[in-house]
Amino acid sequence: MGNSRVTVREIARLAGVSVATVSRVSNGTGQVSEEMRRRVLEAIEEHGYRPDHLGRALAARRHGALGLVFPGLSGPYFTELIQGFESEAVPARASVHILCTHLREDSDDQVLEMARRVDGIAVIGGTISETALLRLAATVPVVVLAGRGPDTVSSVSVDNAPAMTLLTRHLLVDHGLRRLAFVGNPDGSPDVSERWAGFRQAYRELDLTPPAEPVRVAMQQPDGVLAAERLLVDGTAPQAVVCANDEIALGVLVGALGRGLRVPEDLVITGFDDAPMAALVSPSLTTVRQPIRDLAAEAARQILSAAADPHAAAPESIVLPTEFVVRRSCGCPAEAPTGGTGK
Amino acid sequence: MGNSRVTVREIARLAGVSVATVSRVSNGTGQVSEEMRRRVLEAIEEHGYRPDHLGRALAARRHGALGLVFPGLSGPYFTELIQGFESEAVPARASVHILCTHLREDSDDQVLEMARRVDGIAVIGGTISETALLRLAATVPVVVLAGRGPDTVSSVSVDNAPAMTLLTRHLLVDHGLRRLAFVGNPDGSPDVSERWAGFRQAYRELDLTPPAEPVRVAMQQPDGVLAAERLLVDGTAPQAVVCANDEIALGVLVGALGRGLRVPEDLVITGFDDAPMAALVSPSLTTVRQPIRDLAAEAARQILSAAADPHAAAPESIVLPTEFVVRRSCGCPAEAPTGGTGK
DNA sequence: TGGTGCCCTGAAACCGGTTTCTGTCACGCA
DNA sequence: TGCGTGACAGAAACCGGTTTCAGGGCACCA
Repeated sequence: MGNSRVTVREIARLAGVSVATVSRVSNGTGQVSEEMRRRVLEAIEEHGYRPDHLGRALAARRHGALGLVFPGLSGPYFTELIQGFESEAVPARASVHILCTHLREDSDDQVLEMARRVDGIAVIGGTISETALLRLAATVPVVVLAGRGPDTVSSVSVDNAPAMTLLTRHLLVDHGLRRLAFVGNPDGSPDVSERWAGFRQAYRELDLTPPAEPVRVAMQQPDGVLAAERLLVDGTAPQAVVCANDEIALGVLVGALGRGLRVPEDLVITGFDDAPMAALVSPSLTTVRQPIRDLAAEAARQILSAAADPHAAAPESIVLPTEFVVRRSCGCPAEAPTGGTGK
Repeated sequence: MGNSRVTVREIARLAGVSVATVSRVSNGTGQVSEEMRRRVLEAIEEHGYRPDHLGRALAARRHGALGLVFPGLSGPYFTELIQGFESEAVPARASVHILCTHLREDSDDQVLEMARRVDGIAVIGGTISETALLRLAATVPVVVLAGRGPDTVSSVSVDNAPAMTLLTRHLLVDHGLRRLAFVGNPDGSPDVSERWAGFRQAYRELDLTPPAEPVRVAMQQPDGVLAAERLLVDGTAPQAVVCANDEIALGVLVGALGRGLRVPEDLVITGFDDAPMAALVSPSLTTVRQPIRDLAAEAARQILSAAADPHAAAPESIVLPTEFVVRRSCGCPAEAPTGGTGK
């Protein structure tokens, strides 16, 4: 019992029926008499038969699997993405393959290899070259997650730029701040690139000159601490630090508090994502909420439907709305007006 | 070019050779004349042929995939695990399947289903029932990661209990503290259970009475903030908070600082893991370093070797050493003696 | 009694690879 | 010249399922 080496033909022999009948019973397809069904089920039960996925997938010509490609895993953002993706894939009986391309040179090749094992792939924006993306899309359905690809490839992202413009304008206009620093590496991901653009856009709309350069660091808390070290030197410190995500912002906050600065009195800090910690730190973090799980779930749904019907699917670019969340770290007294960038 | 529907037989027909020859060329096995090889390679190149993984896997009777089963993804611990696991799997040309069981009722079934799709599985300790674990192990090689299973199942873990005893003794003896609180849910995972046991053990070794109950919360920063709210009420606050991991400790730290407490003067806080942030917060966090990536990499190696040779593999229980890292949050002045527990 | 149609069953083909097994041919050597 | 040998190619079997297709048995009807 429970032997993993038992096959359809084995069960067929033991039950004294044909393999076709076993298949029909185990899938509930076609017409089978009560007597046959009973005999087959008995044999299946007794020997713990479960159909091998490979044989089944080969016959069905679908893998029953979805791929998810990351640059590298870091922070709550990615774990949320994975879970959102998984929440759609598993009920559809598809397994989730993940691949972290960072630190490996032949990542394009590995992604192409993955394409031979799954029914569709979601690629985080900025992870692989555009060339590889196009070759990939010629093989399996592809969705770019948090970013945009060529027009022929679907994508799911949020309205980063308008949201960041809204936030920056709040600091410039409502709080009258002028010397803002942006922390995050625009070359690292489309998300950051768009947020950096939105940040500068707010200056331009007010006929002000935006900072020329961001503080280029990665996206985790330690990188925020690092940024604080670079920024908070006597004399040249900015009035506000606009961070590319909440993780960086929390790091900057820790760095600032550790230097004896008061937030928001001495330094204003803002984030992006609305991670759970954003509401819990003191001061609570002014940020932009984005629907991370929904983002990944939407990508999974698109891939599944494209895989189910390869020809009907036209490439789609979905942009999900965000919500500006005003809390204490920008200098607002308590609860203040919040506004979304809208649907 | 790049068409994904091209098969061996197609290439064989186009090159005017047999499928056997195509297979030999594409795998570099067997003897093929220069002329044949050239013709086959040309056809492969021209039509962008890449062998389908399913057919190949079916013939080889191995999936070329490894499974990783989590309760739910949370925090840097799990992303480190995934990356450690991945770093071993990918060079071995195996893809990584992940499954988060939380929030779903039929998780045992899903894990069994995964077993039909991979060559081996690593299960995070405490994720599925012991019954399911045994049934799983009857089907594919299984390793319990961060925890222990039945004696017949391999496992990889760290020496949680001795490490936590060492840390607790440091607080009790070197700092003369008595009223310590443990934060973490021992029922949630074997790791926490062992750390809780190690914590109490330190009391017993000194003939002291340990706290009867831990503060049961989950393992992320927000849960630490929550724990701080519960613990830091006037009068009953402990002298020190011993946290099940660094994430909780950082949350408690934020909560304590937000209440105007000084750390470590008013409250001592310790963590576990030595996450990157532990060294960067002020005060820096006294904690226990554990080799998370190595843990997962070791699990992947065990699975791979067991899958390669199913009979030779005897179940193995590996316990990796940890290192006690003394920093500022326990009340030590600056750099103080550190000591490993292991090896 | 013969024909029609439905329900059920099993043989065989198929999915896309790998591998074994058989056979051909050229070459070297006695 | 005859024979053994080794290099190479292809036909066919195989991996473990699903599905098509043809046929047997039976009820129903004329």
